[in-house]
Amino acid sequence: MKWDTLDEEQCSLSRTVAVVGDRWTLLILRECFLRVRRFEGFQSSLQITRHLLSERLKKLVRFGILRRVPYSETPKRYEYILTQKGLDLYPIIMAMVHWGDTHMGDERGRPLLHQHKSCGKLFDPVMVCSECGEALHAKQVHVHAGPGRKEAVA
Amino acid sequence: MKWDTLDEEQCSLSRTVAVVGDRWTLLILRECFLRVRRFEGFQSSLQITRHLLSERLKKLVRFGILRRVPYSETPKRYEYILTQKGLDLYPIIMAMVHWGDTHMGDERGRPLLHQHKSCGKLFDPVMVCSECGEALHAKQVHVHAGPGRKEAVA
DNA sequence: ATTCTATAGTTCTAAAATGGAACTGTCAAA
DNA sequence: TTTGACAGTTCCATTTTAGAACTATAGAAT
Repeated sequence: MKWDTLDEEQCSLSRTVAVVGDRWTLLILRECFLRVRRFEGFQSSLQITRHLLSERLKKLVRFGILRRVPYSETPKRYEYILTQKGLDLYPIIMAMVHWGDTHMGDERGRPLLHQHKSCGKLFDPVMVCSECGEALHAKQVHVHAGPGRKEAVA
Repeated sequence: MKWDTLDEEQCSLSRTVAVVGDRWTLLILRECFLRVRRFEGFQSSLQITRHLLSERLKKLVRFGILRRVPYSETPKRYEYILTQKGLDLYPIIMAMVHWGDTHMGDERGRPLLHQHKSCGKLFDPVMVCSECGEALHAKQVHVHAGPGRKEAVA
């Protein structure tokens, strides 16, 4: 597999995996959603090597997930802010958190609770069908080839 | 970071990342949801090296995502079937597919279309609040420490 | 009886990615 | 003038991955 062209494959999952399909990137995004924005912030909370952090941040900027915004002129300092494209990754992160809560929990209970500002309640994220609103399950879904492809590959 | 103990961290995202946070594992899971079950099936559709495929399948079995089920006695042959724990990864995969459709598409349109058997329509997956049913957005969510942790870490 | 094919791996070596630690450069504050 | 915060870069050892060949079992073909 040539990972450098994975984002051009005829498969939306591959294209997403090309961007966020590694451990550090997912953990960095977690920090972004927890409002971490600066190099030192990521580095100290993740214990990632500075070299890799630098690389991953560049990649996320390159793909338009983060914007590198100056917050000080002298010395030049930047912070990394989620773009809309980055904010749209939220369902992926939440789906992963929820799966972890459900299947990888320990006796102490879940590490974090999520409260929905709109309704005020603690909630779990649920994936539903955009058309009928019912909760989605793998076995209830048929896959068809779309215009961007001939055979089915998810 | 010691990746071998990532699944014991006080963070549900880390625990999930420990299991599915690499490229090959995500692509293997895509194939599982497309009904691929056998070693040769994965190998030929993914072009993954046999060595890595073998390792990843073992890991998925170890974590209870796949079950190794014999389908022939002589010679001994096995296939890999998603467990319920594995089927529950569907929202993660669908969230990634949908993000790819939205943000990484090209002019030809999306590679695959999904039809919901219950309502019969082509749909997109939407993540909603379990309590009020409203679509979730990162900025509408407050994070609190839960029983399994002292500080917030997603 | 011997070769061919299918399936499900394992083994080997070279190349690439990662970890860990130290180093660079700019500026502010003590 | 020295120290510390910040945002990186450089270097080398270790780990992971890619690519290809090899092993093993058994049924089917010659």
